[in-house]
Amino acid sequence: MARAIDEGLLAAARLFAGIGGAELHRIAEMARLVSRPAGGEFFSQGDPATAFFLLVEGRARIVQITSDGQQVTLRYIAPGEVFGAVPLFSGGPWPATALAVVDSTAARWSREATDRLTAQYPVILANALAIVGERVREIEDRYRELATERVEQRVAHALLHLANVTEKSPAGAEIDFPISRQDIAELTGTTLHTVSRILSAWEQQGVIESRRMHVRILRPEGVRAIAAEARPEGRSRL
Amino acid sequence: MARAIDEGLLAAARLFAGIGGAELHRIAEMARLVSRPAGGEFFSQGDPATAFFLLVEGRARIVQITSDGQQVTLRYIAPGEVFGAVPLFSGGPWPATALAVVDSTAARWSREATDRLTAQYPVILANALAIVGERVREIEDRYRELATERVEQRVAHALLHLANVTEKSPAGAEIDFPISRQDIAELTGTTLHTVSRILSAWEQQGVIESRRMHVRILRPEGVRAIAAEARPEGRSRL
DNA sequence: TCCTGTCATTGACCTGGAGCAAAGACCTCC
DNA sequence: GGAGGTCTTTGCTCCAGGTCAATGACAGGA
Repeated sequence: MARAIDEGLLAAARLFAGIGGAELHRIAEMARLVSRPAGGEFFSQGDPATAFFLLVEGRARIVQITSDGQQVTLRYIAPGEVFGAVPLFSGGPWPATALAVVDSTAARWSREATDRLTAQYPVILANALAIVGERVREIEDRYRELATERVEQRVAHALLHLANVTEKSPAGAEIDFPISRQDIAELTGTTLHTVSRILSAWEQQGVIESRRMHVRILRPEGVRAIAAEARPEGRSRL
Repeated sequence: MARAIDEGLLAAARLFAGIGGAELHRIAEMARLVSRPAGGEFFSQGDPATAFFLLVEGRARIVQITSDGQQVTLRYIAPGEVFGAVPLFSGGPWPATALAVVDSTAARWSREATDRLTAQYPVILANALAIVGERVREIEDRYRELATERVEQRVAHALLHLANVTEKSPAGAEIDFPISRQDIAELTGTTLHTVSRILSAWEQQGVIESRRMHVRILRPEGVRAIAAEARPEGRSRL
């Protein structure tokens, strides 16, 4: 709590793009650092939205819980990313819960601080709009995936995304935080059993390697091929 | 094209909330009216994003087309709603296609006009942020539905939404634009066959009434009950 | 070292809904 | 009023993946 916020992180954050060092210092002073142990909550679905957060260290996941107790993971948050900001701008309570995946620390700006922030630095509004717009696009893509692709492809996409595999990642990459089969299932809209079967098969083929709570991609192009696989036949273009 | 834009519509639009009559007039002058016949496109997935739109009259739907030709409907647009704005703020080409469902007219602000608009009336940025935030919430809800609910419940939700049925709608309501089984299927992530079967069953039960390209909800509480139905058994809260 | 709780694997079974096919209903335009 | 196009319905089949059940593998604490 007493520690200072790393202003380098703020400088790199997209939300504060275009803001200089001196101002960043004042912005940092308006925030409060909050830490949560693995499994702890930064905020909880249904509670009134009183602040927004920027993850400083660790990893968080945003989860919706349905009325019958199923969990759906909307996104994972890496350091430097903003979360919990939407209801501050569009009103309403928090539509989801933010869970610390590992011991994590976030900077927290209260609603009042946010109001001052956007009044003093209007560029933040524009940056926020770009970020939220980007999020619309991501979730729309996930939606399309869920509507049109099979589980295996969705899991492949999720792994590539979580392991930060890009076009030019030559060698493999490991997901750098602990993740269970159940977690992957909640992220891809399936069950841990199906995830387990899929990962076992891939491990047989040698495209991934996995142990308890860990997944490593050995052959990214193999996983990418699975992600791109078309559905068998038929389905004639209309 | 030569017609003037209805400033009453702009005044009611959420995007221009907080802007007075005189300014609205100038804003209206910066737009151009574009009309499309039923089935026509306002913009097309993959094209560079050069403007944003506000639907003046008619109805539009935003559709993504997958590489293998399947269509996924992201949302329907009613008069007064903004569409196509996201890529103007976060960059990139249009991620989807906007189709006129019936003969429709929209006001179109070019990218340059948009820049002037947000510079002169910063409140538009804040309004846009609220709108886009709202959209994040909506699509996240749809995502959760798709991940956790059965087809029947998703169709029920979709009909209630399309027919504008709210808590206090006593009598039935009709979807006030033509919509096929295929359209409903693309909106709910299923096939026209399944939609047809479901609607037939509901018609038997007397909760809806339907003809070619039309659906009317007779007993909203009946449809709402279906939408809320829990999955049979098991699924013990973990 | 054992004990307990969490996570993972795998087999067997079942089902919601997709895929396929064919026929019917409606609409519009000659 | 017939012909052709677009929607819709409905029966049948099949399978991806959910559900159920049981066992196994680790990890951390006492």
